[in-house]
Amino acid sequence: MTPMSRLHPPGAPVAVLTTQPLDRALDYRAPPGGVQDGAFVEVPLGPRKVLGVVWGDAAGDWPVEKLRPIARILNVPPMGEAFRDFLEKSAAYTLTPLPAMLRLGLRAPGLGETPGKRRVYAIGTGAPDRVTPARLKVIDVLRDRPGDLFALSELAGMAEVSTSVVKGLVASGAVLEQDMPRDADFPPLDPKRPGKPLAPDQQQAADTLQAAIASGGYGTTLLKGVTGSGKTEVYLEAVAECLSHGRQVLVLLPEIALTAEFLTRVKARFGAHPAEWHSGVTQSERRRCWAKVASGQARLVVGARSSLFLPFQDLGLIVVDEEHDTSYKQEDGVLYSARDMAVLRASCEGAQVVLATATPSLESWANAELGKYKRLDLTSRFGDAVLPKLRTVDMRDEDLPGGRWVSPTLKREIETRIIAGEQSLIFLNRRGYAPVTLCRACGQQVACHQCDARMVEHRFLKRLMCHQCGETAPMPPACPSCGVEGKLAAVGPGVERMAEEVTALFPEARIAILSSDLFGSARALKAKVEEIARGGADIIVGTQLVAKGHNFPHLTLVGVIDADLGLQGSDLRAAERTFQLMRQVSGRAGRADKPGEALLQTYQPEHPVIRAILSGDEESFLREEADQRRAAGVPPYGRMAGIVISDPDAATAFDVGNALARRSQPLESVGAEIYGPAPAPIARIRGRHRVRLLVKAPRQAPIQPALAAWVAQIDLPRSTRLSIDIDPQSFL
DNA sequence: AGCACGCCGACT
DNA sequence: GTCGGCGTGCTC
Repeated sequence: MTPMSRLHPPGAPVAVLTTQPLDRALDYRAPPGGVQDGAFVEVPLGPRKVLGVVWGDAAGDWPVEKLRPIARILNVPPMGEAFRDFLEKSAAYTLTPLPAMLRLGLRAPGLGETPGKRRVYAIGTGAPDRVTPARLKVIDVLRDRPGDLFALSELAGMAEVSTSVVKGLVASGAVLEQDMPRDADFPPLDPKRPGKPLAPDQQQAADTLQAAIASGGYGTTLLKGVTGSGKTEVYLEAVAECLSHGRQVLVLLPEIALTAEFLTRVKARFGAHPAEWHSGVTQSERRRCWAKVASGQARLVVGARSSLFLPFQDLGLIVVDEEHDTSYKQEDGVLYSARDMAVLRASCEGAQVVLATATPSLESWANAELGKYKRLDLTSRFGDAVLPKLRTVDMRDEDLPGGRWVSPTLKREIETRIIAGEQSLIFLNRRGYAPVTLCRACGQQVACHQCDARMVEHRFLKRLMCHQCGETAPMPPACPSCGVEGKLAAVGPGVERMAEEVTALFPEARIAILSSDLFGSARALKAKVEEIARGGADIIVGTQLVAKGHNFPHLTLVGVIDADLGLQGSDLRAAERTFQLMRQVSGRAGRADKPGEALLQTYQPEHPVIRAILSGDEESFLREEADQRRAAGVPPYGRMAGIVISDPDAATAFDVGNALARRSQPLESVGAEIYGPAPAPIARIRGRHRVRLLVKAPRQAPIQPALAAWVAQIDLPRSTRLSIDIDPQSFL
């Protein structure tokens, strides 16, 4: 429990939470003039000075005479009580040490520096006196992101050149060097501007959300609407309401590629761009965003999951768009679900949450059923468009040679669209050329030498890539296992191979590929998407990427190459994910005035999930899924935690796993069961062997303290790492 | 995370 | 004798 914010008199012992990897706060003396709880400070730690936040009274377990004084109070508004409360609760929930949690909230560059003198670099008007390859790289980076301001080392780093190249360009005027005076204010947003006219069901939903915001307290609403039903317009009305109450708003998006379109809509609605926070934002922009959020000047932030840890002064609304999206789960470092943390932060801040989606996650759906969340449904599709007609193509009846994946039925449908001047989308959720590279001489698959994952051939890059660790290697001329040359064969389809097949089938057609690894930047991707949307392609071959909210008005046919992909394996969420993905992808078709159609190629058309997708009866699918999960006692009707133990030595990792399994008492006492140890889904990543245990507990069990007591029984060898994932996404 | 301390092997 | 390798442990 966070104490009330208090002023500590000069010399008083206070606790200071730093971002150092300790497991608790350290005690210091308040500086002359005293210090307030939540103040951002600089403290001496050993020979260094580090950043920290004043965290209430001193623990008192360190001799008072050994306490060192706080060196300096930063010229930043103190961290609010609600935010401190959130950090403590999220640390306890995710079993993360509080300093690691604080580090997420201090990810602003140059926080300790006095504001003012920061040299930034942007595109200039002059032409370089001489054009060299290195100089071109710098210009490319700047052209790619007009209006962005870069720090010198950042710009040089992104262009992969030395800083002297940038300085050379400054001399000729091709690059502009500026001293950023102070962090400039964000332009004001005008919530009074009229929005788009709303349909009756949209208006009703908007009214309900506005009333919730006007109430001034916490609440969560699941806003469900099919693709094209205008969810964004509805929640923008909630944003307007919150802004006019003078409170701050955070809109979370699952994918950076979606921010550009959203920024345009915010500008159209409120007359200016909001603040932006994600990994693609430059350091100087990040600093500005953090500072202006802390001062309360930035009213609306659009961001990725890490923006949940910005120091809002008075947060009134968090929108989680595409709430079902699995990328909201942070899978390395601090493990958290941004959707759940958004709800937690809102409850600490007295804010409203809007979870917007066309295909709710089972967790959110169940919470709405239980009455913990309110639920609003948008039923009418915007304009004249209707949901696409869905049907399966039974692949057992199709006459298809080996190494081909486009069925004759699908081929005929595509032909029809090309003649009509309409677009078709071929969907396959597999990047690269082929998922498996097999040696026909020895039968071995080519695997990553650091991970137990297959190397995937990327023919565009002319390389093999490990989708686990990102390692790439040139295509080997001979089999790495047996050394025989010319026997390596690509097995199975990837998008690149699909594009090849489609090109062979339709040599006259214009074909575009959309896959995340084919675009260097979000802007390059956005340009491609816009070109396609204008009609710049007849056939689009794409991965998951196309499912995420891009609009293609000329698209009338979606062909799903392998609707069975997600159904394989024993992952409990496989059915849910397949359902969501198929729904999202098929929803791409027929957005404008032309009716759409979706064809699902499948070998098991009688599978309950496939039938549920076809029937369009989402509620009965969710109810069915919920019943099965309830019977199995798994989330959201039970609690789970995944424990991964990793070590360079496989036996050491297993020893630790077995020792934990044996000492099960702390978990048994809360009714939890332990499964494993077993090799983790990917048994080796970057040279570390991974062993996993799963813990399953009843819904109400106090699982976090039990887990903490359980792992505390074991002294880990120094080379061993242990991570606990509360509510894991995949539990194979 | 840094950074010092300290305990063993190859040199001036 | 002493320089320096990086395992171990501490920082209020």
